[in-house]
Amino acid sequence: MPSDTKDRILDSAEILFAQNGFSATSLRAITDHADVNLASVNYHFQSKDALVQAVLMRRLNPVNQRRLEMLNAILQRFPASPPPVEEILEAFYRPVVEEVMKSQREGRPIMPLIGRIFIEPGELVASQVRSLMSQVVTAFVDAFHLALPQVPPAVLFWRLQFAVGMMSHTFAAAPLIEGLSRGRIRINDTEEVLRQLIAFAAGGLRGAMP
Amino acid sequence: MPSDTKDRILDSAEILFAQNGFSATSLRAITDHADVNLASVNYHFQSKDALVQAVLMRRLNPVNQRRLEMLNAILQRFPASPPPVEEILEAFYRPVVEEVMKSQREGRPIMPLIGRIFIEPGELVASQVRSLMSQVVTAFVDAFHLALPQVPPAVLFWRLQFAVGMMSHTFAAAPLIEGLSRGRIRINDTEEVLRQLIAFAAGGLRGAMP
DNA sequence: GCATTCTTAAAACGGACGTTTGACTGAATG
DNA sequence: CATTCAGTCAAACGTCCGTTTTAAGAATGC
Repeated sequence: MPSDTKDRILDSAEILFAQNGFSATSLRAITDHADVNLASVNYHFQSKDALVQAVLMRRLNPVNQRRLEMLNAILQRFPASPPPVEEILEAFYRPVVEEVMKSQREGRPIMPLIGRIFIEPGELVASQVRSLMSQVVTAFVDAFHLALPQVPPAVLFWRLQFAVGMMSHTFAAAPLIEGLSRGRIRINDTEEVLRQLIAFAAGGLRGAMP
Repeated sequence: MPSDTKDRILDSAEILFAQNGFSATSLRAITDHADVNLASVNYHFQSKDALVQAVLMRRLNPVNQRRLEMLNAILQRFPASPPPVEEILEAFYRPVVEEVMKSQREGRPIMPLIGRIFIEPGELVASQVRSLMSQVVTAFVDAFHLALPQVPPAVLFWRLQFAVGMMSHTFAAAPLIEGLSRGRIRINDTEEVLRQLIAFAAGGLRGAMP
């Protein structure tokens, strides 16, 4: 447990945002959970909105950086031939899944938070996510174009969004999905989740053109 | 003659819930938009939570009924041979996409609402969705098992959830997606959306076993 | 026509919200 | 030693929240 007030606020805010959403989580609930004074939120961050942005940035920036690193490593290994679709998908999925599962194990269940960021209403979160994701989207659409040159870029863009939605929904609705499955599946094994995601998305990306 | 106050509340609540989410939408915003008295919400419905449930039920019940009708029609046309995956997927997707696009055309943009219901935090919405979806999930997993007998039921369940997430995310993050695509795709054509969804999901369902 | 039920209206309830204030701390600076 | 200054704290600010109350109107049954 960190002793710095700013980090304690970020940690508690992350947990409570994941559990209850952004607008349903009050600053008082956060400061109670973090055991800090209420006014320290507006001292270290300027407002609740800025706190939301800080929570998102702290998680998304390292993940997206890792995604681009893995993607570049793949592209360098295939300088002249189409890179395998499955490897590109792993570069896209693994950094997120590992980050989520790691937090889960550490008692910080941020799974629904990661699942919800694309869907959160309000222009504040949307513009934040847009600026954080545009580089990643461009890089992966380009990579899929190398892997599947016969698929038009517009269709590849559709399919990348579907690949995002698969993961987003799996994390955000994890308790609901596990309940509906009546014990058939569990969403807590990094490699199993990655296998299922990659197998489905690879099939979808290669699917017959509509 | 039943009063139209109740329906006006439902219509306005639906629009504002879709725009701003459930907890960020106040009853005063709803009654102002509907041009009715504030107290009429607690008169016709008992609470805000009950209003949320009523809004969800009014939309989801007809859609899920239509899904099961279309699925049964397909299964009756293939009594002895595996039904085509694409037709099952159309039975799953078309009722939702048509409902959403129809509302969109009528000036009632409920797209983000439909996309967000699986992801909304809080046990109230979750239990509501669970009871509304369990019959549909069971019926479609069974149908996919007929269409793809070589795929284990647990994997089919994973893949049905991925199919849900694709659509969910497409609707909930539609403005974000259209922005990130920089004009490459638009999410307003029923048949185009259905083609893209079905093509990707069919490829994914048929994908190599992980 | 009167009585009863259903529906709307304005106003207020207590509480929770995000934010601001002003006093106070304790270590660092010169 | 006096001063500064980032940080913490309790308290209060005005606003908005979901809900309730009280009363007046509209509809319905006899």
